[in-house]
Amino acid sequence: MLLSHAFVPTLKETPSEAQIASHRLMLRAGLVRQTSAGIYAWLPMGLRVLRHIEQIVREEQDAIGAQELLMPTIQPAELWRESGRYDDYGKEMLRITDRHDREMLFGPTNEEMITDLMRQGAKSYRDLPQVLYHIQWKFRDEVRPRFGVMRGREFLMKDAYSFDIDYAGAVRSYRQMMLAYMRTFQRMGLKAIPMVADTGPIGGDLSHEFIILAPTGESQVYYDASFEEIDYQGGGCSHKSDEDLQRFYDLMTSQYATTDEKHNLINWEKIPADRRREGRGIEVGHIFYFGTKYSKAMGLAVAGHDGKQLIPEMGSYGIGISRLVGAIIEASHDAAGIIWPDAVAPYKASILNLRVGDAACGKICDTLYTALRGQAVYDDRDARAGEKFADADLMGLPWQIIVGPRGAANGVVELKRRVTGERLELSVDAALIRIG
RNA sequence: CGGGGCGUGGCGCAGUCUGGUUAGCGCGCGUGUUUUGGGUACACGAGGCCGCCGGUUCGAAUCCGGCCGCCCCGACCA
Repeated sequence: MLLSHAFVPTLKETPSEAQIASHRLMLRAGLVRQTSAGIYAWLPMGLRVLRHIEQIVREEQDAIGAQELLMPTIQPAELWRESGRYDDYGKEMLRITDRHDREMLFGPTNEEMITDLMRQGAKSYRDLPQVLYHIQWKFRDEVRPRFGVMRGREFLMKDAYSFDIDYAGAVRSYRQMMLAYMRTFQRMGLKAIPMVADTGPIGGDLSHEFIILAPTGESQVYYDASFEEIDYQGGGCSHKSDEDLQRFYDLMTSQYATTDEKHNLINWEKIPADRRREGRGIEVGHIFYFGTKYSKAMGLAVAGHDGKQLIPEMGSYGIGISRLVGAIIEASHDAAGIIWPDAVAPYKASILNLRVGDAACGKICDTLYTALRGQAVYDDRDARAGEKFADADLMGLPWQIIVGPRGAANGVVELKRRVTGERLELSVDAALIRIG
């Protein structure tokens, strides 16, 4: 992307409405613009991040055999009347009337709709288990939207739904999903901790929140540092093996991890002091098992082995995709700007031409830009070096390739790693290899 | 939904209490010169229905009434 032609409206000053770091930086780096309270337009740079996060989530969902579909944003009120939630949901639900006076709503979640689809399609135990997910915009008319994209009214969410013929199957689906979540967050460069969540009226222990750590998080959390050392991607952690799943689940649930409401000093102090971690956390995902709540209410039943009808056991599993963009920035920024983890960065590198018009600089930049094929932002603007440095740090791409007249004459560029600030003088080829 | 605050060029603000030439400042933007490795300097310039509607007044950004929008704290949530 040529910065001279790109719509990346960076701001030197912070709009007054933005209070927290991620919100300020998203506005300043030209990622989003607010259009109403809690509703944002995603500008080109921000959209790329959103897409990258979405893609990692998609790949990890697919990897455990979940199937993607896409349900509409607008839903008929009748479905929600069937589950009883039309009246229960309250003012958070955005209700809409169409021209025929039909009652509609902008979906805050999709349990009813997916249950409806499943009852149309699944007739026998042979049709189960099924895990379906979609990545779709949701709307919850929060009383008080805040923190930019982290607490918006309109938000992009991955929500998955599992259907199993019995409790054991539901538990298996639940654990597979938990594994997928840990892999997902790890791939994004995040430290995510699963914590037992309140299950509400359903009870049981099958509900976990996934919290990532950031200084400005909404709640205080405590956990055992050993969470940070686990590799979820490797072998011995297959979602297909019940033994692996059991071992994984035991590992997740045996270590201390809790929010301050459930913090227990006695158990906390059993952990060796050097492994105690505490900090602020942001919830980025939530999974829970809810049994037959919707299947029963909405008449989803399939024929069992014995020919009798059985009511499938369900679970649902959310990841706040748009929230993650803000959450990642909360967890990864400094005074100068965003520090994107490689996996979700909008581009790999910024190429800074410090002397536009200089033949040697131009030639090297062109070479770099071509070699990086769509993975770089080329700052070819006719602007001062200082402005380019400031914007590059603000945008936070993992690498900066600084091309100035001094080095260019000798075929040398400077490679800066955003996260460490470390700089190296290298040949063009060596820099490209380094970036990978 | 309770409490508080704010709406003035793209962004940040002053001016409002105490009504009165042409509504100001910094940044950004445009042109020129200058500078050339961390937002350079100078000059010139463009850009405003002072959130909206109504009222008071000879006269309203400023006073009064209503409405709308946005932010912050709390209760609530992916």
